[in-house]
Amino acid sequence: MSDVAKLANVSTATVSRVLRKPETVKKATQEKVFYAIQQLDYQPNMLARHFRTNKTKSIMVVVPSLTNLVFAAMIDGIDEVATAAGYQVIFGNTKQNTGKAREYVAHLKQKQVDGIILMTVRLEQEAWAEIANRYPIVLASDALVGLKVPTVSTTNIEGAYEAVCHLIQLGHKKIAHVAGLPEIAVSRERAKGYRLALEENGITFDPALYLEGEYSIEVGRKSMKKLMSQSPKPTAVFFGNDEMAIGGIKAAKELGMRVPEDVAVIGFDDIKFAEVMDPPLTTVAQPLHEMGKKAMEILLTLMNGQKTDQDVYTIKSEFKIRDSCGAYLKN
Amino acid sequence: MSDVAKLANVSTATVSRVLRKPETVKKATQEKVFYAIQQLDYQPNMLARHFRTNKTKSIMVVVPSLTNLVFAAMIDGIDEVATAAGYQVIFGNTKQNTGKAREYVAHLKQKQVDGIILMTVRLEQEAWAEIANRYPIVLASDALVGLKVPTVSTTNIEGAYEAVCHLIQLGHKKIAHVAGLPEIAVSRERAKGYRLALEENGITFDPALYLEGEYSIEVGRKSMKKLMSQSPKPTAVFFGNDEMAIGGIKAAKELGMRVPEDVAVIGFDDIKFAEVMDPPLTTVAQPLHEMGKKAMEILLTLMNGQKTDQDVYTIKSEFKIRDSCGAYLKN
DNA sequence: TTGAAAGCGCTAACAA
DNA sequence: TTGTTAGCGCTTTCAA
Repeated sequence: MSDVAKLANVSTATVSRVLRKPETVKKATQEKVFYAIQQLDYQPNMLARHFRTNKTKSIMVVVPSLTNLVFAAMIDGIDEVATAAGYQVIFGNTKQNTGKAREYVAHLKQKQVDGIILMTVRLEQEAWAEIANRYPIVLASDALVGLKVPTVSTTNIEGAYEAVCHLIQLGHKKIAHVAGLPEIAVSRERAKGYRLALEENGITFDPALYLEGEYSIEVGRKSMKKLMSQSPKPTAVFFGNDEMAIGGIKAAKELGMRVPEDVAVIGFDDIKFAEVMDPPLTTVAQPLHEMGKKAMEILLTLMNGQKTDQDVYTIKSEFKIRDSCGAYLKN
Repeated sequence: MSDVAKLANVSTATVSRVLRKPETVKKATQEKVFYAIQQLDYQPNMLARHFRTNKTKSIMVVVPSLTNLVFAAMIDGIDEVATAAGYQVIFGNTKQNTGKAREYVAHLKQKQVDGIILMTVRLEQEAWAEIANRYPIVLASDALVGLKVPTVSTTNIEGAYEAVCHLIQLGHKKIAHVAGLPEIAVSRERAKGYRLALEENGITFDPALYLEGEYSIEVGRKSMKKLMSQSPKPTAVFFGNDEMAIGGIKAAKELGMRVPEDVAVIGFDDIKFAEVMDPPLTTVAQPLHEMGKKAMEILLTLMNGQKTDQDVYTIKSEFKIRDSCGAYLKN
């Protein structure tokens, strides 16, 4: 930088100004400086800038897994807004490890990132609330019920409710639900929507038709087999997410059952493979990209020192009827 | 830090030493310092450290898309090694935009990251080679043929060759290939393996059975429809990746064709949805996680100032025969 | 084994 | 509109 200043016959302060607040510098001086910058192929040392300004212009996204299309789609939305605002996105992969997430908060304290978007919470809710009080934090997807942490989520309860009501309208009485792990708020909400739908339609909840497990193809597969080995068997299964549902359909076929004729299936998420499944998967679509964008927008206002006007931002899910639920069979 | 020093009755230099090279400090002093750190809940300012040491302990991964399971799996491997070595992983999403990638190199020059792993190259090969000469860069997945840039890849040619030979052994003569975009080295290599297999088996290459397009479900779908609207139709299609193959199977079904009876299909990658497809997709499995790990390991040696002993590290692909190719029909 | 002190490259308050 | 100057928090050399 001092080389540039020397070559342009100005002070380093002026070079800095040209770079950061060009409007405060005379046009002619600007040109001299830019010329010198070009001549020397000068690259500002960002580390010095970050150190000096005590900001890094980067945020961290904490995810439980990278190979999950739901998080990937959300990160895509985050990245879009972050890039536009000049922020870098850094990864924090918890790999289902609760302690890891707290470790990442250290980055915040150590000034390595200006803010954090959490896509998973798990336990220790109060600790998070306290941290959110001191640093810019936004929750996406998962939620901290009742605590004042800005959160972006979709209509999990309503979405699940709508899906299960749809099955009931199609004549199903024995509807199973394979829920995600109860530590995850999203799992609890979808299960709540499921129970609500049963209740409002006068169907009593049957614990034998309610399973829990990790959101994965494998768990969906095993759950379907378990359900079908019982008696009475369900005639429809609402899975907590699409991966599970895809595993469930696979299992049904392995058992020689037809979907939706022998068992109707509905998922949640609408990942890109849902539509190309055979049968195409009926599912509750999460507006993942939008949710990611919104989360980043909120984080930006937070990092800007402003308060958010709400704590929970909910973006509507959309119920997508395809073939796996059997709606098109009846026609 | 000076607070810690004061409380522990030592100099800031000693505090720094305790943190960075504890073996150079007397045990008793160490304890005093640790006690003070704990008392004050001191968090070292990483920005200052980075500035001072001129290193950030972070690397950037440049990907063309986040919602692609292939890259996600590779990043997972990268992250594993990076985390173990104390490095952060930062994202660079090019979104198919060639210029974007070069922009990310500025981060390297500006000291924002210590190294870069590129998962996509596209054109301007010489420029990259030159940059790789000055900074730690590793290519993963894609390749710069003939240039001295450390690269991790899989056996694309051999894998494709094996897949197509398999189809030939099953009796197919009219085998189509839907290749990825030719700008991508991986696409060219797989296409090369395809042509090699035809050639060695005395089948003349038919341009009508060779299509190109983006690696996506939609392109796979359209390509299959295009191929089936021609005459003569292929009896087997080797797709450049799994997403395309999944789209292709979908299209075949939409056309009322059976897979593999009416048309055999093979993909490339072995993403997690390949196995649960109906029929399960025969594919060439890329050791993505391993490739990611290897790429990061190489980058670590590069950032360590050492030279690499080879330029290209190839990790073997594995041909996975499932149902979509029809091998199990013949039995 | 420890302390004193310089300085990394930049920004911003203040002065001119 | 521009220059002077102090200093961000840390590491590291040199001296004790």
